[in-house]
Amino acid sequence: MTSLANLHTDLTKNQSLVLSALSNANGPLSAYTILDELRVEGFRAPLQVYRALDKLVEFGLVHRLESLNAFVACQHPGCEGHESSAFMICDTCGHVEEFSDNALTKRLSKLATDVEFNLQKTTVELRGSCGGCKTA
Amino acid sequence: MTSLANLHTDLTKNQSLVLSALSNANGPLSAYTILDELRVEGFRAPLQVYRALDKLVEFGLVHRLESLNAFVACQHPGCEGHESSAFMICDTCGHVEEFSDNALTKRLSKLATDVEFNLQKTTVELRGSCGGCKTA
DNA sequence: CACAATTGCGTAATGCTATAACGTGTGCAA
DNA sequence: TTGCACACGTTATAGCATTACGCAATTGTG
Repeated sequence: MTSLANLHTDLTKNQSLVLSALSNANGPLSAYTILDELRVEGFRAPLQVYRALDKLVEFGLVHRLESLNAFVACQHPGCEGHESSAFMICDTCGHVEEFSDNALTKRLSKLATDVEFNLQKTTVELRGSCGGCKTA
Repeated sequence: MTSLANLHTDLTKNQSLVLSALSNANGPLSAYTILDELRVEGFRAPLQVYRALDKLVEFGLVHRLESLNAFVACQHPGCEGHESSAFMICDTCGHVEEFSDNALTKRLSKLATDVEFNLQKTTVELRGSCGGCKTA
């Protein structure tokens, strides 16, 4: 039985490469952007990226941003609660800030159980502009 | 100046057709599914659907489900708070339930303002299985 | 050891989702 | 009547994701 959090260990080569690409990026990357960056490493097809991403998401090391069709490295790897992470996405500078809020998680959980909804995964993505980007 | 809620009035023909397709459906539809359904009405290209969808979303009559790349008719048209709607999506039966919760909206708003994030739009999508679908 | 089962990988092809770019027609207001 | 805004139609293209096939390495088991 493997532990919940497979840390940096026991990643395959492709998985490590994809995770590195995401970790080194300032913001979210699309699968095809990752592919282009890893062509120098020998990547040739989208599936090489998608397969690695699937695993990394499963391990909780990477999150998918649904509203962007893109991926980010988890900003607090090794922590719990990957099912409850949420994101603020700045539409001006592209910065993505991952956050986790207990009250929010609890509220969503209660809303679900109140209607007997068996909650598996939550997607919370806030779009707007961040403090550094004063939109006129 | 047009009112916030353009009800069923003053929709163009294409917009009406797309809205009807969504309203008659039991669940969310992809843009291409809508296109196929409306070929009989003379639709020929994706852009006809996407342009109508853009407007309908702008009017608050239709919502986009980011985690599904699909669209649903608003389940309480004419109401306020289209910026704060949220969804429970049953992965078993495909049913989508739209809901709105004041505490949730307030919490998200507070989380944003606390970090000087200028919130424009929120995406909240809960995935799981609904009461009617007892997953083993 | 031999075997089956699992897992990751590589490649090619395909399918689904969304937009760019161009031009037309209509209604309205300066 | 001129200019503008807007909806529309069409073609082409861009961007995102999966299906299908086969091979190689690993592991657990009888």
